[in-house]
Amino acid sequence: MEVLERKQRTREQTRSGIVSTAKDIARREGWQAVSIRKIAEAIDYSPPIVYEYFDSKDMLLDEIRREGFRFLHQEYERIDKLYRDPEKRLYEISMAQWEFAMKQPEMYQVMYNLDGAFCTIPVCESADTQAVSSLVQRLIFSFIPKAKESIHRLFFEWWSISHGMIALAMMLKEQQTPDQSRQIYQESMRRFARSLK
Amino acid sequence: MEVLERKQRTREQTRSGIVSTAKDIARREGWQAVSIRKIAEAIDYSPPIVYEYFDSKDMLLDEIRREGFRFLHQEYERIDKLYRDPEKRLYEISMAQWEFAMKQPEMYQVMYNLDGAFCTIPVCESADTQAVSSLVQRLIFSFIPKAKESIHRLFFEWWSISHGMIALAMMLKEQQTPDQSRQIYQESMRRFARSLK
DNA sequence: CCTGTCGTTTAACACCGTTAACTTAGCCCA
DNA sequence: TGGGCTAAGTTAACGGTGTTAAACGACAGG
Repeated sequence: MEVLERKQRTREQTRSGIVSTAKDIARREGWQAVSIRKIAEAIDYSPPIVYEYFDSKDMLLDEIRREGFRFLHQEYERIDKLYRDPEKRLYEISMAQWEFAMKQPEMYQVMYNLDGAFCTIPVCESADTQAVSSLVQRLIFSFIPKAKESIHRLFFEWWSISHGMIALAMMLKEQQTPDQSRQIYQESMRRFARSLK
Repeated sequence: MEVLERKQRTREQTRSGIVSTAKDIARREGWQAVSIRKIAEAIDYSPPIVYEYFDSKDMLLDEIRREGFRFLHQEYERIDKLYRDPEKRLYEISMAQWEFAMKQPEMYQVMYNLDGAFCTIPVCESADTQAVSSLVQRLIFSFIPKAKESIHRLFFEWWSISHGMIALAMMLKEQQTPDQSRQIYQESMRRFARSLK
């Protein structure tokens, strides 16, 4: 029994070792440099072992991506409980998204198939992505109780501004300092949240 | 002499054949499916021939990307001559960007390293990209004559909204019809242009 | 006829994702 | 103790990738 438990535990350790090794390589060398063979070597196993934990490289990337959306969801829920003013909530959620993208760019890249990260599994079919979407949509609804259609529209606008600025800030990080980008982002998101009142 | 000229001409034909074959494959199967060998087979040559025209796959992608920015630049100049009202100009330029991304998604993908397209050469160092940027910045300046810093900021905002909506519309094309996305884009860009007055 | 150049191909290197087949170690039971 | 079974992990292979060195063939000039 306890033997089986220990086995179970080390299995999970190996699994998360694969995930964190993949992220490590991606962070240092970019997603195009992440290979099953390199991951296997880093965790001191032969390549086929990786397939005992993930059906394919695609599935591994999808797992990492879902982990990213799960993290965001938790952050958003934390913020939702922390503040009462919807405007403040939306602003803080926007800033959490920015912070996340800047601190874990390799995560953001795999979530949106950016810069060499490529996962063929559709992003929006995952429950974790849906959870994030509907949380933000509920938040928008909470201070603009309009029809579903309008809410969806506002959500798409919010998501576009946020994602657009993050993606471009990453692209332009040599031409425009993170501070500059951050300031523009900050003000834009504040303006958007204010405009909803 | 004329022999050399003819040779030159067929050389350019082969070169553009490589480029258009790459785009063809990318359009049909995605950028991750574009390989030197596949291109070579399509133009009835052996793989090393491709290297007589492009130093590397990276350079080939960069060429295609620059072609994209060159096309946009031409479109923007055409629009600039066509209309006198800055607000109308900016709106039409925005719509041209949308139309371009929807009609040639494989171009837009390689320009922004989206969905499996990956070119390591920095986007913003190319003269063609700079030309597009400064054209739009001049346009913004033309009806908001502010300091360089402010213009740059407004340009970044415009670019972010446009790119964000295009990227997300591509990603969500199963959940949100192109018509819906287009309408939101249209109204957002109109609002942005109006807000500058 | 020999030589050299030019356009092109073949063959190779080192990598990739993925899978079938093999080995090896540990354990149960006769 | 020995034999067979199971599970874990490896090796080796397949077909693919970008890239390059070497070889090949045709054609021109001396």
